[in-house]
Amino acid sequence: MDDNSYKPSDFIREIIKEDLKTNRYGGHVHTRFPPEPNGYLHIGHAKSICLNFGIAEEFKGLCNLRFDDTNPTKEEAEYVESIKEDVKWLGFDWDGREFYASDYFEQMYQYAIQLIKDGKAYVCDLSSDELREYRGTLTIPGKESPYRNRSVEENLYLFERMRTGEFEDGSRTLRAKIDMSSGNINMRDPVIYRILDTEHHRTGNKWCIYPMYDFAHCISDSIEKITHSICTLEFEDHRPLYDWFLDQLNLYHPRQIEFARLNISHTVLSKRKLVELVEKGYVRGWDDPRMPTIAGMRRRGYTPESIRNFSQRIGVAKRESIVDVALLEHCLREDLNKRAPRVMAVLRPLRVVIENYPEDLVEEIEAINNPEDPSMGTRRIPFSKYIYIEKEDFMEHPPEKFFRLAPGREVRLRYAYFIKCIGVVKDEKTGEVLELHCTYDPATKGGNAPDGRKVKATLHWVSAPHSIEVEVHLYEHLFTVPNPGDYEDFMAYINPQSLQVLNSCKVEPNLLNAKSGEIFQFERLGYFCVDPDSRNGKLVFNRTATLKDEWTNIMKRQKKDK
RNA sequence: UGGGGCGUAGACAAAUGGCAAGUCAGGAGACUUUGGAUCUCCCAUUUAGAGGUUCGAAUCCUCUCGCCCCAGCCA
Repeated sequence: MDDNSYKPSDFIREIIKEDLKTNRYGGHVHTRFPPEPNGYLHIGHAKSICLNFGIAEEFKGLCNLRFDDTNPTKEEAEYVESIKEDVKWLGFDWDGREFYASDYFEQMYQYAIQLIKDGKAYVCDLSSDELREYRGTLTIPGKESPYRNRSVEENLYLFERMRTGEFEDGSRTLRAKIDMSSGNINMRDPVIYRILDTEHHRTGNKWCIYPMYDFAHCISDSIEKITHSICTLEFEDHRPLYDWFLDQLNLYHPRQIEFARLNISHTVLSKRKLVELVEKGYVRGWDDPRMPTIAGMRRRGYTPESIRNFSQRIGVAKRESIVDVALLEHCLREDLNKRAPRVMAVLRPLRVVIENYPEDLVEEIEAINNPEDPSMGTRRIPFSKYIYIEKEDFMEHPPEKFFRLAPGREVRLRYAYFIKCIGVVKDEKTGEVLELHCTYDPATKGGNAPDGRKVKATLHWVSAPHSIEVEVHLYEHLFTVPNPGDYEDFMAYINPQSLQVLNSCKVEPNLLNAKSGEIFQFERLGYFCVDPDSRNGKLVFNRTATLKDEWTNIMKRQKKDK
């Protein structure tokens, strides 16, 4: 799928290879991606998706998409659709194996009855507060429920009545009878069914009791004949329970393997924090291009390939870590560099009059669409006496190492001519540079001087009368600190500059019919994609990523030295 | 302080008793009609620490230290 030769190797793949060698699962590999449909997918989920689907592909196995929909108070059908869209967009295909934990509710109910019959589960009348008290603490063992030793008959009768809706929400639970003194709190007679008289997005009002995760997940895996059930580290403590249910029920037994979830610098990935960003209006929604959600990244201009490549390069391990967002951006640039057509755009226009260029002449200049890929061809760009260049490409008093335009200095206009600055028009009061006067050398057409003289800089430009005015959204990291998740008041570290809207940017006329989602490289500036909010007559571009830029590094260093 | 995990460079991450990979970031240079891309070089005498076993230890043993997770009728 990805055309790089990097072969992932990690402890999970090692385990699978070993299981294949020992024929533990009959030579099959079958994974699953099990999202709860209660929110939008983010880059952390992408890691899991790439892991599960990727492993299935590599080992010629299968990966199911299974919605873990056991809590109707939190889940909605809307999320199911967005999750499917995101997984598909990332380039993975569950090939019709779209399952739901709720598909197995009846079967789970029967397994619960079996547990009761075997004396391994009981109906408990403790309230949630009492349950908490009886559970004990990290250092103090729990106490056994007074209902723990009800007869099988009574348990069966009561559980039946829980199902038929005779009891109030929360008034009773079905609990596994394990060990109240276990050091692992999950084993202290965990709840396996709770009463929740709530409509479910798929089963409607058929049920008023719903299984808990620990019970539902292992059984779902077992029913689907999953071989390797890959989940995140916080479920490590649950593995003994996972194993216990399947052992007691004597069911086909997949192997649960835990890995460290993804963290990325300068952003947050926890559901709670992401919700807060949206609800408090710090971003414009779940698909705001600053969000680390799949939808946000898609709108920002990320490609599925770049995300998949990133997932591969960060590896899989049990050590908790924060991946530098620069690695993600690197993967993005690497992909976009190969595929994005180049185009010229000026974000902060500075008008330039070319004094010795004929007033009415318009030349069509040929430009290469992508130097990385000659098959993408060339295009023509109009050139005239009046052009715009980038404000920051001119300095009246240039510091050392600033190679661009300055009074008396000659530079190249990309694909066009050498120009020399001969005059600066400034606002008398503010001193702001309003306009530049230059001359051009007709002999340098195309960008080379026949006499062999060199210039130190090449500037991008657009012809003023032919340019299109567009809006551009510049994005920076959402947070100013690398690890906002470490702070309870993480909102205090939001980057006030994370969005900057520029309204009078000028782009070359070839962009007139650019379509939503199309990605371009604005030469020397970065990658930009057309936002879906673009309207006729007003294109909106999102800056997907900046280009790496030696000059900004130089400035940063100088700042630091001071 | 009960239970479960994890400590390799600024950030990821390999190495499975035999010369501490690779990537990102950073630095130096070459090249360049994008200060982009590309190319070259540099960036861990040492694997949280201390002991021990061994011809040989990131890897095995012992102890110590640090970090993360668990007390939802959430997943």
